[in-house]
Amino acid sequence: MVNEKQVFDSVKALPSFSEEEEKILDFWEKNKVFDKLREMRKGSPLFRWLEGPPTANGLPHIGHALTRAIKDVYLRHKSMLGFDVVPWVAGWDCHGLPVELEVEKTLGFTDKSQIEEYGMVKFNAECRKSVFKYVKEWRDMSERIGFWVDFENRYATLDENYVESVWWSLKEIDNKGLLYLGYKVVPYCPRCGTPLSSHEVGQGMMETTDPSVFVKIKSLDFEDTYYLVWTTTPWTLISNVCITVNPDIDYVQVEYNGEKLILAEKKAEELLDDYTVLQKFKGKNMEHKKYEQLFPYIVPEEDAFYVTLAKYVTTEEGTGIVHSAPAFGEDDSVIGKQYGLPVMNPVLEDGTFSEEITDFAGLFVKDADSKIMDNLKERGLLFKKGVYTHTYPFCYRCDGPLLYYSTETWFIEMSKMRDRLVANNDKVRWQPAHLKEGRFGNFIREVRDWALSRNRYWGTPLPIWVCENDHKTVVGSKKELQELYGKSFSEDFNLHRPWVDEITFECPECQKTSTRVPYVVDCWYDAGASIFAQYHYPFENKEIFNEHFPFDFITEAIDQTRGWFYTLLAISTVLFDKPAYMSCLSMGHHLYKDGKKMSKSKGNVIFTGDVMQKYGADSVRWFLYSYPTWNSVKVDPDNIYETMKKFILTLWNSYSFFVSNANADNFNPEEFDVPLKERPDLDKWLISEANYLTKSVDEALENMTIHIAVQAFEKFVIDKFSNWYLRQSRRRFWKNELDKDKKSAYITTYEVLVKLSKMLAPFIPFISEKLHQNLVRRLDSETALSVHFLEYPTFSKKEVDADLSRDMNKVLSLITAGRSIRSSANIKLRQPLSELILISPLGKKDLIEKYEEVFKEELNVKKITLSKSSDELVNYTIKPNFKVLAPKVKSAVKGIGMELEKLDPNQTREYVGMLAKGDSITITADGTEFQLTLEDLDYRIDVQEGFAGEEAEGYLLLFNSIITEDLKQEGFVRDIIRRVQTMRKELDLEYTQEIVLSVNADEFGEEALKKFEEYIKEETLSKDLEFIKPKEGLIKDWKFDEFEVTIGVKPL
RNA sequence: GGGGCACUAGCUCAGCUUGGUUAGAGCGCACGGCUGAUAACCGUGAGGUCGGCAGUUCGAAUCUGCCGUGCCCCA
Repeated sequence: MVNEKQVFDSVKALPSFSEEEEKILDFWEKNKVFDKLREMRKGSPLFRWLEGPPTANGLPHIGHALTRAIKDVYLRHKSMLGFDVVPWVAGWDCHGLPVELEVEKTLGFTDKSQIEEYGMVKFNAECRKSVFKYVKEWRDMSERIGFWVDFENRYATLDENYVESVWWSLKEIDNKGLLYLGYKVVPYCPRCGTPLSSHEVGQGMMETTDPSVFVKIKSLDFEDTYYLVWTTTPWTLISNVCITVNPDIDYVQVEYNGEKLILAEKKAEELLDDYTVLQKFKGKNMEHKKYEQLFPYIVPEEDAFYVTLAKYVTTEEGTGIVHSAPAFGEDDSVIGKQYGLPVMNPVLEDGTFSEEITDFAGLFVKDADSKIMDNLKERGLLFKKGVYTHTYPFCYRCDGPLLYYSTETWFIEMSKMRDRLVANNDKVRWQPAHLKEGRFGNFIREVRDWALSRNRYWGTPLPIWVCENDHKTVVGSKKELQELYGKSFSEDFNLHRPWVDEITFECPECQKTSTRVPYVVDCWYDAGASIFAQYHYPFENKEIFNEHFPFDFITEAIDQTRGWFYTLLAISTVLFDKPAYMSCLSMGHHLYKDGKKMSKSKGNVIFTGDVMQKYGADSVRWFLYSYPTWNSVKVDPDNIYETMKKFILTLWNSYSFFVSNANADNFNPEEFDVPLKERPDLDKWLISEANYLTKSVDEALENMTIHIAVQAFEKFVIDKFSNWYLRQSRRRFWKNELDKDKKSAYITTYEVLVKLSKMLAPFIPFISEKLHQNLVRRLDSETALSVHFLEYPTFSKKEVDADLSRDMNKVLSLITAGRSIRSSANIKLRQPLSELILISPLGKKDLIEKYEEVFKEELNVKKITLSKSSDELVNYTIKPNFKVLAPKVKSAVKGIGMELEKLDPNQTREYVGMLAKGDSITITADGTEFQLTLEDLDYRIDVQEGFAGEEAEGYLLLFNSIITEDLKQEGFVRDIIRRVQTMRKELDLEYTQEIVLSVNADEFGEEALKKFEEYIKEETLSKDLEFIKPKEGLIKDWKFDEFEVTIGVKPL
C-alpha cells in the first residue's frame, strides 16, 4: 500500500522476496525497461558479448541458472558503466542427436530405421516441436532469475538464415582447400547398421571376455626372425597393414626354444623363460623394417607391411609391438594417415567378411576369431593363446558387441591450422588462467581434423553434392542451390532434410548427376558458427558483424572447453584468422549435496524454480556468486536459505530500519544534508569504507572473480554498515532533538543505501530496484525510471580517509578484545565497571581520546586510561619481524630470534622502551652484531599472571574489576530494565506505548531502583514506577545473580 | 592409457599468483551476553598432522617432484 503522507513507502520487516520480485518483473515489463535501457546506450562504446546457445533439451536445473546469473551480472555491470552491450540476444542450439533421441523415445522407436519408416518430414517436425517446448522452459527460468537478454530477436540454429550462413562458411572452408572426405573409426553396431555417438556408447559398457592372442609375424630383414605381436581382436589381423613400436623403448632379438623373436626387452623378461639375447636396440631403429603379410587376401597397391613408430605403444600389456589395422582402430588410423598406409576393410555393413576373404567369407567377424586362430596355428604362427577380460562397448539397443569401424566422414583439416589456433588463443584472457595453457592449450596444440559429418536426420544438412565421378560441389547459399537446380523449389521447401536430399543437379565439371551426401553437420559446428550465422552474415548485416566481431566476452561451463570454446576459436581462426572472443570465463559444474552429479533419474536435482520460489531469485543469485565461478560446488538448498538470512535479510533489515525511522522524522535529503566535512567521524568512516568498496568491486569484476566482489560486499554490508555503523548510530536516530548529528546519521545512511542500490544492481537486480524506487524515485519522479539506467559508482579519492579507516579498525579490534576479557572473567557486559586501562609503549593518545565515548559505551566502563607502560603488570616478548629482517640478515635471523628469546624480562622491558623512542638495539648472534630498529622486530605484550587482560593492536587491555556498591546497584538496574524490555516484547507493545511498572525487590534492590528511577522510566517508557507486589498486567518472577524480583508491566 | 582440476575445522568454502613462524569465514555444536532491526544480533570456546611422502629454503597450506583419493575431458 502506498501511503502518500509518508516520506517512504513502509517496508515490511519480513517480505516475501519471491512476491516482491514478481512485482518488479511486472514493472520492468510494463515499462519496457530493458528496451529503454538498450535505446539509451545506443551510440556508446560497445561491449560485445556472445550468448552460448543452450541445447534446448531437458529442464534447467540450478547449474543452468548459474550460466544465466553469471552472464547477467557482467552485462548489467558493463551497461551501467555506460557500454552499449551488443548484440545482447539469446540463442538456442536446436539440432543434434540428443534432440533426436528424445523424440525417438517419445515415439517409442527402438531402431534408427524406424525414423525413415515414420517419415523424415514428420520426424523432423517432432524434433522442432520438442526444441521449442524446452526453449520455453529455459526462457521462463531465465526471465525469472532476472537475466536480461533479448528473447525476441534471438538466434536459433535451425533458422533458414542461420543454416544458410553455415553453408556459406563451409564453402569458404572448401575454397581454402580444408574440406576433405576421409575415414574415421567410429563405434558401429553391425546389427543396427549405424555408428553410435560416444554418448550412446557410454550407455553400454560391459565386462566381457575376448581371446588374447600372441602371433608371430615373419621379418624380411632379420634372418629367420619373427616379430611377436599381441591382439584381442584376431579378426582385425586380416586388415593388418603395419606393426607399431615405441621409438624410445628398448627391444631385443632373442633366441627362445630354437626360434628367433623380437619384442620389448621388458616383456621378454615377463613372457619368456630361458632365452638368449642376441641383440638389443631402440624401437626407432626398426622403423620401415619389412615383414611378410599375414593374410594376403587383399594385396594393396601402396607400400605396406613394415614397422611404424608411435609413442602411444606401451609395455603394459602385450609385447611392446602392436598390430595396426587403420580400418579398425583410432590410433591405427592416425598412424596409417601419417605413413600413407592403405585402409583395408573387407568387412561388410552387416559385420561379415566379404567375398575376397575366401576362407572366412560370410562369417560374422567375432565368430571368425577361432577359425583365424586355427589357421594361424596350422601355419605355425600362433605363439600363444588365452583369454582376456576387459570392459567393452555393446549396443545399448540390441546388446550386440560394437565394432570399431572406419566409416566415410567429411573432415575440416584443422591439423593444418594448429599454429594459427595457438597464436589466436594467445590473445585470449582466460579465467581460470590454467585453461589457456592447460586443458584448452594442450588440446589445440594437438588438434586433430574435425570430423564434420553425422549420419543423422535432424541437423544442418551438409551442403556437399557429389556426382558419380566423385566431383564434389559445395553449395554456399540458397540462391546458388536454386541456380544449380534450375527449377523452383517446392512451396514448403526448407533447408533441412529431406527437402535438400531431393535436389539434384548436373555436375558443373562432368555434367553427370550430383546428389547430396546423406549427412548432417556436427551440431557443435552450428554453435560455433553463431559468431556470424546469427547475423545471417554475409548475406545481411555485414557492417554490424564487422563491428561486433571479435567478441569481448563469453562465459560458459567447463564442458565447453572442447565444445563451444573450441568450435568458436576453430571457426573464427579458419574463416577470419582471429580469436572469436577476447576474454573467456569458465564455470564449474554443480553437484548435489551428496557430491554426485545431479540427474533426474537419481532424483537429486535442485530445480531453480523451486528455490527461487522459496528464497527469491536475488538469494539464489547471491549464493551462486559467492564462490569462485569455476569451482565445482556441492549445492545444498539449506545453503541458499543461509545466504538469504545472512546477506539479503541483513541488507533488507538495514533498509527497513532506515525507512521506519525516516518516516517518523519526516526525512528529506535536501533538508537533512550535512556537508561531509561537518559530519562525525563515524559517518566519514562509513562513507570512506563505501568508497573503498567500489574499488574492490571494480577490480574483482575486471579480473572475472565475482566471489571476491561478494566478499567485499558482505564485509561492508554485514560487518561495517549493519553491525557497526547502524548499531553505533541507533541512539542518534532516536533522540528527540533534530540536530546536526541526527541529520548527519540520516543523510549518511541514506547515501550509503542509495549507493548500495546502484552497486548491487548487477548482482541482485530486484532488491536494488526496490530500493531505488522507494528511496529515490518516490521523492523525485523526474529521476531515472530504473536503477539499471544509472551510472555505476566509481572510486572517488576525495571521499576516502585512510587514517580514519585504519583507526576505526583498531577501535573495532580493541573492543572485541575488551569483550573477550569480560567474557572470560565472567563479568557480564551489563555490569558497569569503573575503569579500563590501556597499556602501550607506542599507544596513540588521540585515538583513545577520540573514541573514548565509544569505548565507554561498548565496554560499559566509566573511565578510560592510557598508560605508556606498567612494569608491575606486563611482560614483553620481542620477536624478529621475519618478512623485514630475514631478507637483510639471511640465515642469521634464526640466531637473532634465539637471542631475543633468551632475554630476561627487565632487559626486554628496557629494549622495548628504547625501540619505542626510536632507538635501535644491538643483538649479537652467530658472532656478529646486529643493529635492530622497531621495524625489524615485533613485540607482544603479555599480562603477568593473576590479572585479567588481553593484548590487541599493540595495546594491553586491563579492567579494574572491583565492583563497588554503586556499580552493583547500576548493574542491578540494568538487569531490571532488560527484563522489562523482554516483557514489553512479550506483550507485543508498540515502542511508543507507555506503561506502569511495578517491582517488588529486596532492600538493596529497592534502594537501587529509587536511585535510578528517572533513568528506568525513560528507558522503559514508564509513566509510573511502583515498589509494590504487582497485581495487574503481565507479572513475572525473575531470578538472576543472587536476586529474586517480581516485575509487573501494565500498558496504559 | 593421456590431459586437466580439486583435496584446508563436523559441513560449505576462502587463503596459494607474490613463502614469513598464532591458517581464516559462514553454518553447526557448547557456554555466556544483548535486545525500541528480531526467520535476528554480539562474544567466548571446542574442533585443523592444510590428502600422504620427499625436496628447495633460515622459514612451506603456499614453490618442486612422487604417490593416493575424487571429479571433468579425451582415448
